Amino acid sequence: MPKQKQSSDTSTSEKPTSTSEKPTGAGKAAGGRKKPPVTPSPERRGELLRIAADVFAEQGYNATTVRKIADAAGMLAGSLYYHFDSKESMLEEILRTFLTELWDGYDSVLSAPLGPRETLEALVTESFREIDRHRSAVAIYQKESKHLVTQTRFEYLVESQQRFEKAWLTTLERGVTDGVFRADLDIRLAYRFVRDTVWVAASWYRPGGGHSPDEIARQYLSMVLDGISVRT
Amino acid sequence: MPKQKQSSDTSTSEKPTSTSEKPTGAGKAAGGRKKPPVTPSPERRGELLRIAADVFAEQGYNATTVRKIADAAGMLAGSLYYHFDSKESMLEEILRTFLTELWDGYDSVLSAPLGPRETLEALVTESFREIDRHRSAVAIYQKESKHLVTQTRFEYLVESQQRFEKAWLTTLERGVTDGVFRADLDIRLAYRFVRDTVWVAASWYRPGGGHSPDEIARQYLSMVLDGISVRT
DNA sequence: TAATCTACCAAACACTTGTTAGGGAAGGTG
DNA sequence: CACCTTCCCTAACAAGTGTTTGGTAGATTA
Repeated sequence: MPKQKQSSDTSTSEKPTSTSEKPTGAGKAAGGRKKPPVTPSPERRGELLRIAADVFAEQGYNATTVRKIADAAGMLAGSLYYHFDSKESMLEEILRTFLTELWDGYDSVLSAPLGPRETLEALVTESFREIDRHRSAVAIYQKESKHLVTQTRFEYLVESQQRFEKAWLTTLERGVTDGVFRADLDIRLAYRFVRDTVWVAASWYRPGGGHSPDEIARQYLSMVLDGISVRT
Repeated sequence: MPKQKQSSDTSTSEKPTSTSEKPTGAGKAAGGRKKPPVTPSPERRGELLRIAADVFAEQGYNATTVRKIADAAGMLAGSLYYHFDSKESMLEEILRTFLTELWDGYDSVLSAPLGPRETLEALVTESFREIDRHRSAVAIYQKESKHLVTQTRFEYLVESQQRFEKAWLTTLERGVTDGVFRADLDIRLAYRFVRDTVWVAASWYRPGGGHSPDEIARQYLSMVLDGISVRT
């Protein structure tokens, strides 16, 4: 079955909106970025992004129409374009904001003089705190990142993934070398194991649900480090 | 455009005979189920469902157009409706087939006279085998089930989830009672922990990638049961 | 040979999608 | 007051969506 692709070209899809090209060229000389000639307040932007993130997380990005977002924000679809360039740019800003804050936390952990076990504990705890803070963004990231990484616009997702993997693998390898982590395990499997167990929690975690992020982190660490079976 | 021009005569102005007119007037008084009056072969259906499942898993259900599915199958969009009622019914059949086979395996495990630890091991192993067999369906299930359960058409997903949770919680509780699982852990957290560690593997697992399902199951069980840290 | 069945194509339909353009109300500032 | 800025609305557009309808080539059967 020869699959024949027509001109869909999933990467770098530039809209063929040929006709009217913004002749009001005054203002920002910031490269080719298309930007509205007005200045919406960052506070309102943030508010709308939080609303959009919730809808994206709940319904999925593609299933979310701009009219649904506008509905949740109490306005009409077209009004969103006073604040944002496009639906996709909302998604980008949501994920970028999340990843920026995530790496703020991770970097401070990784630069601290900790042993491998303490580093792992700190990373896991930090992750649950980020889930607590950016639960919608995490849910979106998990569902959509896989097919976003092919687009050049979301290249920073790939970069983040690579840094992420490197940080975790290094920590695990140090632990094996130091004799605090078991040497008989496939280290890449262990990495995916730890990574996934942490982040999928975003799919069921609800803030204010009895367990604090630190409490959940402690329990998860207990299971990951010592297992669920009784020691004999 | 996969247009294989046959381009034969295309006879002009061939009036349809007045004899054969609208065979759709047949019965189907009750029910209201819209069904094609033809009988497509189950083999072809299965083939197309496998193709559709792959596209759904890769691009997401909502981002997948029927034209993409048809493209992957080497036909045109409308032709799919000879085999299926709708795009949604394809999704339903994919998930239902998967869950049916999954519970075939689970039920035979659960009805066996095994201790809690052996039951857990068998369930995990069985799960990885199902991931190996229905990797696309599992990926779809994980991404889409959360917002499908609200539709009455997919009620069986809720039922399956409840059986699933009950089976796992019962096994874990038996283990605690029998003293083979730790009693100091939140059992619902442990359930989600085990559940997630298993099923998220579908997002990265590729058949024929060095590890067999049973091998992955063994490693995962080793981590879940005994942890990744060295026992002191 | 004619009738029938299977599996597809070709072309359209009604609707939804993201996005744009112009306008206007509210509130501050000179 | 006039003027500007901020923020949203009304109303549309073009492309893409799932789906329907009618037709037909090719194999199978009568």
